[in-house]
Amino acid sequence: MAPTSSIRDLKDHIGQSVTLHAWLTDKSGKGKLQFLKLRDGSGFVQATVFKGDVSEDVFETAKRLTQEQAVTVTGEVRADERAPGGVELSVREITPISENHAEYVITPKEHGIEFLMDHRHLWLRHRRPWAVMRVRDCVQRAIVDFFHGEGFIRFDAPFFTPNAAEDTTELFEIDLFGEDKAYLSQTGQLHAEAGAFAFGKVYTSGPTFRAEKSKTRRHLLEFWMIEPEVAPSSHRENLDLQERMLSFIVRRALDECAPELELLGRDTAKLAGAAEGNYPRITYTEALEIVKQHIDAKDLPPNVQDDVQPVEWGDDLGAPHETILGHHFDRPVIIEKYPAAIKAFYMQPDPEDPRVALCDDVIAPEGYGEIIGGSERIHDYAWLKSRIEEQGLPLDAFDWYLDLRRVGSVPHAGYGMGLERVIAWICGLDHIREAIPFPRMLTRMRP
RNA sequence: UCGGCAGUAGCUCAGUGGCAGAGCGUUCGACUGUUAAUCGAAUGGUCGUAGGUUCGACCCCUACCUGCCGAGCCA
Repeated sequence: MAPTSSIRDLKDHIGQSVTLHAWLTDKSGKGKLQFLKLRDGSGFVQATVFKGDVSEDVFETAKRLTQEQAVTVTGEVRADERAPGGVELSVREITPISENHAEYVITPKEHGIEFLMDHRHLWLRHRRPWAVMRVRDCVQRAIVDFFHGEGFIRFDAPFFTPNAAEDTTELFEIDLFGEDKAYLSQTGQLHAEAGAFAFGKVYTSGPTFRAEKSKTRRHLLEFWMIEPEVAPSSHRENLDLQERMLSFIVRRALDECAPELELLGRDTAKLAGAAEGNYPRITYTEALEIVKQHIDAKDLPPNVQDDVQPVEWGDDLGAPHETILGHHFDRPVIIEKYPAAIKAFYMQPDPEDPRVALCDDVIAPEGYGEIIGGSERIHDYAWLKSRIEEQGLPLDAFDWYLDLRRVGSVPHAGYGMGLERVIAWICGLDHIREAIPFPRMLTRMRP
């Protein structure tokens, strides 16, 4: 019996006989020669079956295989320049190990995104999702490695929360046995702050839920957010951490996922700046000026409408403005010190200019938009309390959060990173829904 | 929620007020180098739903449903 190999490791077995457990992705026959396209999760390989090399039974079996049938294949590994990946398998034996009861619907043919997403449970077997999901895994491992390397511990926040961190209109409400209400968490930040005062450096990683009726390529109802929180820390240190983390993640993806990114057709040269670091840091006010210059010069990225208006100081940046800013730089840009009035109640005001908050967004290049939002948090009890009251938020819901400021409170900071947006950017996807195995959107709950 | 676009064969789409179409897929056959192979044959329909106009509607009108793209909002 030949040793079992994975497709990924075949290149280490050239000239040897091996056994693969695989699925048939496609087949094309050429008379006495059958080409079997196989996958096993680790990669893809083509196997050849020559009529003269095998028994009549084996050749007939090869001819009768259908798409996605599972097989055990034994054969000799050959280096072959004609094969993508440089390796091919000359089949000696084939045993089908599944019966196919239904026709396989994702045929070797163009399909629309709606059809593919309706069959996402099957589409995941194909090359493109294979590459994206492997990059997703790589990014998630990079995040864990980065934070543990920096002395963080993972600190999981609850998914049910009694209060809104910002605005209840975008929260999914949960009925608690008809008595009380709870909400699905839209952020783990408030709980992460409790963790930061307990452990110094923590990060959360988990799904988060936003009941926004957004139908754009950048939004999901359920997405994964990474939220580090550090105490003590400052706005400046927070920006440094964001840059170190992002460049670490991109470097890791470039190092480990070259075949996946190539399969996706990603121009990895466009990620070189992000991997390097030295992200430009500009203020909100400077960002408005850059946007205005581009609009005045009619120097706009392709996806931005001609009638885009400059932003008045005090208004938030819209998606087209973020796209303009993303295209202005060759790597992620950090935009800091937004007007306090348009930001969350817990953000620390800038002591040099109280109109603005010590906060930032990181805008990815190439129009991928905001991938990180962060801030230094208000650490003063009285100030935080007055901010909660100003916003008309219920004090009793935030009693424990305020309690954090009563004892041992220090300046601290953190941020949230949208995992799928980062993956979509690294992979060069045109829609975030491909960055998660089973996207949950306004118009998609299945499969 | 608003704006634009779309819904016809398993898939991607064309179509005209008068017989419902193509390519691909699938099945069978031929072929020893295919990569979305090629050649031959077979297989394919509640034209999104309901109502209306008309001698006659896939086509025109109304309402609704569903989806796609964008905006707002956000990560």
